Amino acid sequence: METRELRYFVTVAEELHFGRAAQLLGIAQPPLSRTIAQLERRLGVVLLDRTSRKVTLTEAGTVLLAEGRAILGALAAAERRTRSAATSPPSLVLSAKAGASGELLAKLLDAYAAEPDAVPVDLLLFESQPQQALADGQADAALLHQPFDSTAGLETEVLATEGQVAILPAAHPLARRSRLRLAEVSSLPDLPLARWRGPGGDYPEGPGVEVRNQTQLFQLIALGRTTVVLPESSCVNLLEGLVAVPVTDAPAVDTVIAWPPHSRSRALADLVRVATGL
Amino acid sequence: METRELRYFVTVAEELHFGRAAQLLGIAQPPLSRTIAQLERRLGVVLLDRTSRKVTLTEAGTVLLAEGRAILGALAAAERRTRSAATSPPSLVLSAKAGASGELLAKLLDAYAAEPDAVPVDLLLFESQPQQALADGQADAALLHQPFDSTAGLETEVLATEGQVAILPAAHPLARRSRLRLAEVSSLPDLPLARWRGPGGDYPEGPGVEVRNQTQLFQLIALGRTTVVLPESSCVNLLEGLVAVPVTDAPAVDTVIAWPPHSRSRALADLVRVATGL
DNA sequence: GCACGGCGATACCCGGCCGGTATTGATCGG
DNA sequence: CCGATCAATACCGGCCGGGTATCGCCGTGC
Repeated sequence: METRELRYFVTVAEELHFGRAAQLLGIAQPPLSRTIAQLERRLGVVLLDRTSRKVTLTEAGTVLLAEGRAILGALAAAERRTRSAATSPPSLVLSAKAGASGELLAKLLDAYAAEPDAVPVDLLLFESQPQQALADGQADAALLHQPFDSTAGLETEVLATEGQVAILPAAHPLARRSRLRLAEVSSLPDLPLARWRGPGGDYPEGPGVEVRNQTQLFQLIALGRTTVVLPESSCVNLLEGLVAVPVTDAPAVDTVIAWPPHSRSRALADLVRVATGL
Repeated sequence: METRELRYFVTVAEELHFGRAAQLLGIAQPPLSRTIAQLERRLGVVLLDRTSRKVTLTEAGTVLLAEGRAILGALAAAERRTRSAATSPPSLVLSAKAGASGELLAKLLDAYAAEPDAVPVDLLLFESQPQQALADGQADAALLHQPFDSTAGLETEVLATEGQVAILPAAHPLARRSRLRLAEVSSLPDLPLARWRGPGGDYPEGPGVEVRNQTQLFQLIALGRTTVVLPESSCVNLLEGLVAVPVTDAPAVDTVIAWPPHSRSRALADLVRVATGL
């Protein structure tokens, strides 16, 4: 299976439309049709059911789409890592969520910088999905929060475990409680839980406002429009008018350091060692 | 980066010899040289230092070799999984080490077979490295032993934890002890620890006999030629003349069920759920 | 020290595949 | 029943991947 074939197939499978896919790929439609047909012939498998009006994925096509996306990501990552291994003096890129794990991150960077063979560490802060930067080779390591972030295909070490708290407007009746249960916060008709953007950039269905970042979120909570359940450490500096109440039965959140397998540079190994020793 | 280029590069990087690599690839040497040169030009990176007498990997080449191996494995796995998704009725292939986790395996298979939507489960038993079968798509899940087997790039759930025991000939002085420390068994001049075959099919350096499988190993121990430290469950039916003594400070061994990321079939999810519930 | 041999690079040619344009054929909507 | 839409087919041209022949470099052995 050639990369070109895979790239073509993934594009068609995502668009479910040969014409648009060809346009995205910058080629004409006939060679695209032909390449997909050739791929199917070589695999001995039908990947797409096409009528002249609609294209749908077969079972096998669904499998290849998922695998193919991962492989294309891995290819991009391999190129990037190869290039950076050749050109720059060694350095590390650490990916994390903006606003999360602040203190841990600071301690980690300080402790690592004190290492004898420390290399410069660049930070890459995302609103969400910091593990994407690992998959496509932009970053060498990431701080993730289990079970929120997917660690599929990564090696991980747990750095810290913490409980979760509900963030409520100070005026809300529940804000005076010393602890809450998940069922109590998740079913407030006046304060529906906020909805975060999912992996595809879309929001899950349901009530509650759509939220993009923490600043926006806290403001909306202060305005009494929503509420949220977060790891304790995410709210060290709480806005006035907001209250954090522990949610006793919310799942514990593990902060983990994650890195791609097969990636075993000296610098990364040092960083992981320092992190686990914190 | 095309798969052809990657396949060529990985072969050259493993052989460190253009002529042999070309022969392995079934092409002539000049097109191979040209393709590698073209890959280097496109990446803007020197991958191999070559004199007319010796070929060596650069730093960047080492990175690309590791990444490339993984990607080629993923490609093979994707093909295999795509094909099997199309042809056969759904079934699961479970990979494990022959002779290990016997009881757990039996319980798992029984419990899964009792599931309402259970599909047939095929077993793939290896002497070692059962996770290889996951990497190249031969298996859907594997039973692994941490920290012995590499779970890099896999999703895992811990199923059981157990201590380790030393297997000694009954006649040996240490065999009468009720427990041992790692240092005591690892430095016996008369009974050096056996050496297992490593990932590349080669043996680590050192004294001690080279061992390929458990039958052979137990026989050699009975003959007083070697000894070994193993998880408790690996020796339920011990040969006469052999004694198992707990090694108190040996690291605990986790039996985990592992599966490739992105692989989320209903059947696999059921199997994992059943396994963790055992 | 020189000749030989091994090995990667270069030069050059050929055929197949990749991509383009033009057209067909099938299907759904009005 | 007609037209619009969209994938498949037909056919052509240029590039690229593979082959053979040869060169140039370097280490080895007489």
